[in-house]
Amino acid sequence: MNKQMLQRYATRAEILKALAHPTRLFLVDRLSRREHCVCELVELVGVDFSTVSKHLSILKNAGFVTDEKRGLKVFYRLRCPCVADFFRCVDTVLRLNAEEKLASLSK
Amino acid sequence: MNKQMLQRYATRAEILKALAHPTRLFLVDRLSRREHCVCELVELVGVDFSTVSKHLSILKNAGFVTDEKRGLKVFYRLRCPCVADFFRCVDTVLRLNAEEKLASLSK
DNA sequence: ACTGTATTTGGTTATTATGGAAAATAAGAA
DNA sequence: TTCTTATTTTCCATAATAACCAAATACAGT
Repeated sequence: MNKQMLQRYATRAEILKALAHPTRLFLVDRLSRREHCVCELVELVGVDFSTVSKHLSILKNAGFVTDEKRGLKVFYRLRCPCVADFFRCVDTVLRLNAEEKLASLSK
Repeated sequence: MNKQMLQRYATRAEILKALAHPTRLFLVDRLSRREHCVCELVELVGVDFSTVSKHLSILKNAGFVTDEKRGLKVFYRLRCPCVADFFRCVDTVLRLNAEEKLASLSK
């Protein structure tokens, strides 16, 4: 793999990495329904607010969400509905895995 | 987030994490065209064979690929064509990011 | 059984990611 | 201005990841 190709895949890996964390998946799932301020998300997730804030900034840097400050609060919303594609594929893989496990049991 | 929900998102995050590495993305991309034995992939990637082997086992554990031993060689193939969805979404996000950067320049 | 080839596994080390505590920043209210 | 709330950033300790080398395993051919 040469430099250019490596860079190409590295860029894509960065995007995926941003999503590859339980808390961040949860955040994306929530934001896919409606916007939320950070304080609401902190409540929902149940970890330190600094942790939530950092997760949100990772999602923002990757381009999955955008933020908007209104008064004291910062509201985050999903930027790209295509994230549903991810969930769909992940669930397909999970289903395949489960089916295979089932099949291996009944042999 | 309660235990059960956390587990649900953690499982999905594991699947995504398996894909979130430049080399593994490259491997999946190659395997999406046709099966390859490990030695071919080692050639293509250009890192140590033990490293490639470990990446493949991560992809296998996640359920993205399956392997089959034929003689001395082990052949890997893609298990789920839905991986194309990932690439599509990732590229959409990348395009959005690039468009935004462009727009911010012409302001 | 012995040899050579293909692959996996274990060990080591360097790098990166994670999460909480505390400090810094931002903005509305008193 | 001072106080309070919301959020981000910095610092630090800990855990997870990734790469290579070396050793182990698997297997076909002699």
